[in-house]
Amino acid sequence: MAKELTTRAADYSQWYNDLVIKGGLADHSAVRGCMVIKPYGYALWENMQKELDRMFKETGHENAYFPLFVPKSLFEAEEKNAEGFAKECAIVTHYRLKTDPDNKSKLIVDPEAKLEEELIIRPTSEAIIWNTYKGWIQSYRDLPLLINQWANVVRWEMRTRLFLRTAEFLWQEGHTAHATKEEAVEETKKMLDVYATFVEEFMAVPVIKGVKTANERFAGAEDTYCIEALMQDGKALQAGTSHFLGQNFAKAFDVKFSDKNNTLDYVWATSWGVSTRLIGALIMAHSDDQGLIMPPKIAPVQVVIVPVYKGEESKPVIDAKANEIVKQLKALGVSVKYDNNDNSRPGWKFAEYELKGIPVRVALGLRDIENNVVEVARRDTKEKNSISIDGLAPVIVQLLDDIQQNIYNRALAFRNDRITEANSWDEFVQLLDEKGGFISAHWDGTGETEETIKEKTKATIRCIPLNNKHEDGVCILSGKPSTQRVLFARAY
RNA sequence: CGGGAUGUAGCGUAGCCCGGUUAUCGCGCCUGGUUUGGGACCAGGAGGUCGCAAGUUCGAAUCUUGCCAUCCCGACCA
Repeated sequence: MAKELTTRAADYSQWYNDLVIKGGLADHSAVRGCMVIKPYGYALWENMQKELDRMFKETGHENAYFPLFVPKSLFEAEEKNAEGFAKECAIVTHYRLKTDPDNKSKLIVDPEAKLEEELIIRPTSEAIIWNTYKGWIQSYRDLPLLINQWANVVRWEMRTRLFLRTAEFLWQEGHTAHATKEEAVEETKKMLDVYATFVEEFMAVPVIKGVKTANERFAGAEDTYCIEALMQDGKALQAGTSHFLGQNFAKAFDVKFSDKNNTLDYVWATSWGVSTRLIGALIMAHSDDQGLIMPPKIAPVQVVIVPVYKGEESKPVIDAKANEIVKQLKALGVSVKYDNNDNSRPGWKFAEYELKGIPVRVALGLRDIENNVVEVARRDTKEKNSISIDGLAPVIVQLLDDIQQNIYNRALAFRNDRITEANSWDEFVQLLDEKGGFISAHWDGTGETEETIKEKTKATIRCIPLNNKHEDGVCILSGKPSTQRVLFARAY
């Protein structure tokens, strides 16, 4: 009956899987590498979408929707991008099934129904979108073009993990076109800021903004900016990316505009995205051995009220009082669930809602009503307090705020404690193995050195932090001169 | 995609090596009752293509082969 959770110390990966499945966020499906997002997990995603969507619109973007299928000829137009994704594409080759003549209960692919041109299932939508933009953009008056789409994409991953890396996942992808390079770069950075703000303020996960090295850059981009977060096992996780695409896609898809002087030029592009992977980040940044811990600002349910009955006659009294509290909380915009299901007892509910990470639990029994109080328990610290029913709702609103702050501060302290400088190779390797987290070290700037470090240690350069301080030093591996430190980590 | 492991009711499992009645147990579920401040108790009951498919055999959860899915390690990956 008790849902036993693996502890983080015993097996971190298993702990994560347990939380996702037993916490009711998602399930495995019959399709390799694909998950079913369950209502509780999807409600979380919807709350994330709602805030992000609002932020995109505030920064001038509009939503649109482009097809799932990309004709192969379009897909291959931007060579670097196509090459980067080629190994993980799902491809549609036929458009019809027919009854197997040898077995009437089976269907087979109809060999007569082969497509003239294969369709690629989008691993990302640059190709189909830039092909479309060609028809939308003629003049500088059509710019900037600021479009976002919420969609699913497919990347045929060999090794998958719920939320962190699945063959199909949900995301948003912004695709913008601009008249000048400066404006496109500004857009790239602006959207990175939007992501950082969202992840820090709503998900309560601190991030480091930075730029990727050439090796780690998005295929087809000039620059890839990213936000990097740190998980409790000391591994880094890329939480979002924003790309400055230069004129690469404009040239590949021949998207030109005339400026005020009637001279033709290719437009400048950006693209940026975050995915359901963020849910994985959320889980691994905050949760504990008792279960999930949801940040109040995006929690599917912020408050749960559990009645503690004592005899039949107590039910109507408690229900009435609870419903009063529900009404007051709702009036202040708090999402609240009153669980008066009599099939499970209070203790069971307490454990269940802790597993699900609901930020605040209110327990209410006759004893409390006599004293005009309720028992309020916060998920992040498990602290319990008796609080007066008079003026309870505003107190809970404040508490939700405190919890949001507290889990952010906790994650921030953890993260900051795990950004360590290494000044020698031995120190670097030792830190990676014994402490984990981000290691700030000098690097000679070459792809070869980066590659060698990765081979030796599995650590990659997560990013070159924005506004990085410049200082002279020598590369941790090659000993060659370096002008700044970069952040290394083992990563998801 | 390579190596290893796993798959028996919603969940966790026994049985498998050494083939042989009606597939074990706990939780959950249903009915009734007693209960309710940290995963309640009593009584009765329902629930199974033993992952899927072929093969060996008089007989397969058990042996063989193929396939599917999951987990771990590796390669790969924005």
